[in-house]
Amino acid sequence: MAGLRERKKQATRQALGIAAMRLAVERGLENVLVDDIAEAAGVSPRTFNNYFSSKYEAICALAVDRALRTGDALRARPPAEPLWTALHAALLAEYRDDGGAPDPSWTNGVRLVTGQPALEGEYRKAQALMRDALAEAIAERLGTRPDDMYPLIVAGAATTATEIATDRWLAADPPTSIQEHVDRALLELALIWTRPLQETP
Amino acid sequence: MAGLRERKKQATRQALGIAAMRLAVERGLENVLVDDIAEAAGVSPRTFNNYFSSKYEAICALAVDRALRTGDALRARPPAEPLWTALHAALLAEYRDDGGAPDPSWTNGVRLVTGQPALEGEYRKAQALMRDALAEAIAERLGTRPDDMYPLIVAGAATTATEIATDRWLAADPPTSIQEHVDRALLELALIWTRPLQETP
DNA sequence: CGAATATTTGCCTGTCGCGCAAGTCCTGTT
DNA sequence: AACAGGACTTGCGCGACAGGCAAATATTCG
Repeated sequence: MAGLRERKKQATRQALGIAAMRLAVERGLENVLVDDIAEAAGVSPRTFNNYFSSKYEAICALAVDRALRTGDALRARPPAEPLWTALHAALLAEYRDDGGAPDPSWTNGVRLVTGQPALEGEYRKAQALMRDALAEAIAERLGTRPDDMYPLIVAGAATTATEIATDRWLAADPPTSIQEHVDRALLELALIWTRPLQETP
Repeated sequence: MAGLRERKKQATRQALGIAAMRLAVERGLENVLVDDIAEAAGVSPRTFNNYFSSKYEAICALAVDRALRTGDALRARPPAEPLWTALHAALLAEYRDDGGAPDPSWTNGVRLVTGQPALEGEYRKAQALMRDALAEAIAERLGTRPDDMYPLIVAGAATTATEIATDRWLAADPPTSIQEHVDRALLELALIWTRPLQETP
């Protein structure tokens, strides 16, 4: 198991990330200082910068963790499972908990991250990380050669599809569960994949 | 035609972007101050921030312009042309000039942007912009409905392919022309598109 | 327990982003 | 051609920030 030192570091990192997100949602992005985040997480301001190099990075730490978990989720699927089934399951696993009503604090977090221009860079980094994590897991699963683009292309398409699903979910009125949108977008993706690239549909 | 005011603004923006890139390549990213960039472009430091909100954004301004040009290049292709042909041409158009030997200053610029962690956020933003610009042009060309994911998915795949091509080009030893890599990656993409998603290859 | 190693913290400095107000330069009108 | 109105630039100033450095504190391992 991981030593105490490592677990404490993870806990601090998580506390900082959660505090950053919560404060930013509550007060608005520009009304949160690094010092506030550090205080809320119970560490010194200087320590904040040992973990994150900006408050934007801290706010998006949750998205980064989610990206990595999604890669792991794909790896955890049975190796014999067809790729598409495994991808589908891995991408939906993240939202498995919220049965019907979406958690409003989560909703607001997503709205913040996707809506604030100052966060776009960090958000895109997290998205790219998810794509790469998925691609690596796909490559392992398929045993493709390192220079085969297939894993990255598929992972990219899947990531884009969940991005679209998120947009639609945020825009949905009345609000519905996000799984529904992700599921739907992935189905559309499967259909799109069968469309040829050459011609108009 | 555009008024003098507008043209001056474009010129200043470009001068700042070019100066930022050149200085960063010459001295290293962290040895360039905003003041240096402003001075090299012949404007006051305060004016710098009227155009860009960080030096990283200024450095990536060239990539942003390139992304927009690529979208325009696709729009400029004959409407009757098959999508794939038009995409191929639009993506290669950007590099049409450097015939054989890659311009070392451009190479170093790309190496900087893709290699420096501090620039990743801005770089990803530029990539996303290219994807979206391409997607919009594709949607216009095909006349798809606004909620059809097809344009975004295809644009994303094409963008990822050029990203891979760039990586390979930077790694290529001995150096070769980048068109070759882009061309090759796009061909691979066309092949990949015909692979089913369900099974191992 | 004690040495070796990692992490936290306080202090400090150079840099930054931007609000504000004054100055300067375009533009369209008369 | 002059002028009024609006847009862009510039200097000043302030709050915030990122990270180097070294001392203090905590964890690990022999």
